[in-house]
Amino acid sequence: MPSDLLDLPVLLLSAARTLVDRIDAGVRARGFTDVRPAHGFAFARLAGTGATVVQLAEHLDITKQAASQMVDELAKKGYVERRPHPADARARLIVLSDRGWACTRAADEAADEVLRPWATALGPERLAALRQDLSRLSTPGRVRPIW
Amino acid sequence: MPSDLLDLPVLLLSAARTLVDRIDAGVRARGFTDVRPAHGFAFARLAGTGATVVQLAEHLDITKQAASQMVDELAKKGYVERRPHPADARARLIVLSDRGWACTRAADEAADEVLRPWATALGPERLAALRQDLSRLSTPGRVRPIW
DNA sequence: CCAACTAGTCAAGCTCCTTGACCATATAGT
DNA sequence: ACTATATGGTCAAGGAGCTTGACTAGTTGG
Repeated sequence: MPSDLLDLPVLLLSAARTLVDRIDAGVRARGFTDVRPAHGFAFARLAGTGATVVQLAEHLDITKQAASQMVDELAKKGYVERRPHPADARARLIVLSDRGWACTRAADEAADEVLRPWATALGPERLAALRQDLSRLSTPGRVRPIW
Repeated sequence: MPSDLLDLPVLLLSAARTLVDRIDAGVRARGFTDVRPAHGFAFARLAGTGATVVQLAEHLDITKQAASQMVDELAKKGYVERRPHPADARARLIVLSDRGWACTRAADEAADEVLRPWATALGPERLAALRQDLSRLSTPGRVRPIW
């Protein structure tokens, strides 16, 4: 049925929001009450070896000025540190602090807590199908909503 | 694999954003350049018999003041009209104008254009499975992103 | 070794949302 | 009926988070 297709955007958005809401709630419940979901996407990029402000801006799909402001805020709250970049004196390497890592672990726990029962209810084969079908639809890299 | 689960939020968000982006582009291509995706969700609620400002606010998960401002903007642009409510002299019934209906049809066309090739690639059985799996995850009603 | 480019920040402004206050109308309790 | 409370809507002020524009410090290629 053609007109049935029109409920898919709503379904997709609703699922995405529910997921983000619940993970955010789990992070708050673990004591990190001064972070927004958007910070989680920043942490995901900074985990590992860190990133520059410009790289972070690209990942979040915001201007470098906005990314710089976010780093300011996260640094003030103790989640990240600005370090000199080892290979470029203009740049700074933004890395997670201990608190930043702790928050990242809390987010992973919260996400797992939300996703596991749902994933087991689906079963592995449907989960794989879902993954494939979703990736067929999505342009990778852009996470930030624009509406 | 447990840690595989963590890519699902990103996948879901990425798919949702791609969808909204493309539908929005289709709406613009059809000549409606002064509306945002959020307005589409408002139109969806107003289609049919219309709604009050408070009902619209609940649907969009914003305050009634914000909904009132949005109605102001949409009325100024000619997409909606404020009419006296037939059963409550305090309330106003917000309804789509001709232009509002035209924009809604354009959005439906754009959505269909985006979704149809994807849906046919998936096939009906996987589409049904996807729908079911997504609805299992989502809390209905809230569409607006919060991050 | 200089011209063009890139990393980052400062400053100002804008958009969309919020909180708080208020009026008009509706509804319930006595 | 009449008052108390609740509800629909708007006005006003303010704030969070983003943008654009301008600038400095450092890098890179001809």
